[in-house]
Amino acid sequence: MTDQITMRLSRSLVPTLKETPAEAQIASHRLMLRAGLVRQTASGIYAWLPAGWRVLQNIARIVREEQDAIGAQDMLMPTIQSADLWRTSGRYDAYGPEMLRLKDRHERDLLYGPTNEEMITDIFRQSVKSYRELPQMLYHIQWKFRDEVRPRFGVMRGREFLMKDAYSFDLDYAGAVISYRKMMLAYMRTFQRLGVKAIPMEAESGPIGGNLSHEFIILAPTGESQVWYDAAFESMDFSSGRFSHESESDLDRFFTQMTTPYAATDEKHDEAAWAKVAEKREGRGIEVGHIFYFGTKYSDPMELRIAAPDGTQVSPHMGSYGIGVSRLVGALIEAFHDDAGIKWPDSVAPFKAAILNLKQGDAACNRICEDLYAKFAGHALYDDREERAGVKFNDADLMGHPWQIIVGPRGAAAGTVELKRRATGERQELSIDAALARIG
RNA sequence: CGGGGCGUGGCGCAGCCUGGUAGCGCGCGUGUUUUGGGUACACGAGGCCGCCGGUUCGAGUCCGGCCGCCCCGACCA
Repeated sequence: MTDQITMRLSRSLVPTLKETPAEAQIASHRLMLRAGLVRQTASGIYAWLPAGWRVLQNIARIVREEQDAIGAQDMLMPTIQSADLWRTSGRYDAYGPEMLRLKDRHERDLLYGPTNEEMITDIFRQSVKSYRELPQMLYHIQWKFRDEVRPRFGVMRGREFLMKDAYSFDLDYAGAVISYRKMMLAYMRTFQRLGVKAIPMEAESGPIGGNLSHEFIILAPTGESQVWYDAAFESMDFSSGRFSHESESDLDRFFTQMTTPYAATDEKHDEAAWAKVAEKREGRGIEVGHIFYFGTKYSDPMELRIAAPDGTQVSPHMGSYGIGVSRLVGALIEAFHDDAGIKWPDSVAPFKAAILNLKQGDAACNRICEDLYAKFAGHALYDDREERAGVKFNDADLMGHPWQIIVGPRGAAAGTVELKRRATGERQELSIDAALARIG
């Protein structure tokens, strides 16, 4: 997404910190601050610096591609909404202090949207009139605001956050179930591409009932809640092709596979059912997504009516599907880090590789680094600072680039570089071409 | 929202109890040094001590109010 931009560290705003700012408690928050990804501008509100912004965009790109793949339509709704719209569903009064309420110069009530069900329902009803136009799924990736009483954990529980919200419209319950399953498939593919193990766990479905509400939990040792699950989840593969979102029987097979093995957070944990699980796994988890079917909760009161095949007017069955995009940045770091810093999965890393020039000014080192830098065309960060080798090693480990290409005078003379894989710590001495080939 | 705590150069902190010329480490600048895991030395720049008011000859320090931020809990994507 940011392919054209190249970066030389000496002239980049990537302010790494040797010491941890006092406010940061958990690992991801500390590391995001130390690696120069974000800066807090107010309680629970963050500015995304260049490297952090690249990560956020990488995650958003993958989310978007998988939403598109199941036929959801990308759009963008505003952050500021009118209170009147929310009065039509009754939620303006129901929502409570988490909703940030504003007034414009004419004293009209506005709000900074915490979610968009009312808005999408309103937009949809203005132009969709017939069952022939269903089903449809729409989504957007937008900043939202919830005035949390107590923001914490950095970006994982901020007040302003980037969220993917999708909404489905179907003629009836049976159709809504298909949309729901498609979305679950898209989610599993999304998390797989992000490099994490995510498990759908049944969640409170509210007054609607049924089993159509799932939370997606990423496994991370420092997660916020305790989770119990069947080891069967560990070997599942959702690469496209294994299940078609266009085949009802595939979706059925997929949904059964996802929801049959045991998986629960502490809220829904059932000791009796757990006792029957053959291969038990326990761990900590972070919720990064939530999908649910809510029927006609909005279409009814907001009078979204559609002509059914028999000519009657019916309220479409809806569902909504969220992924916490900015929260995922923190969650991924919780899942992938060590004492030295972040260990980005390849798919979301701000840069594929860092080029470490261990002897700035040395003719051979400079030449090799410049050459590599040009060849990466935007995918590598070149540490061209006048710093000691140790500083560069430490910062590279901190920032978590999947690969480090270490260029020092020793190897330069022989035409070799050292390639380090951040995730495993494995290093090897290679020719420049071999190193490039290895990184791909 | 209940409970606790903190605001002092960019970052981490001391100083406040017991008022008297604002300090330390890191970072930053210059020079020398070092040259494959945060090198060493020297010199230097940088602070309305969160804000407003009060007490006092004198306030970073004492008193009052306000603002901001963090932690535990309840709550939450």
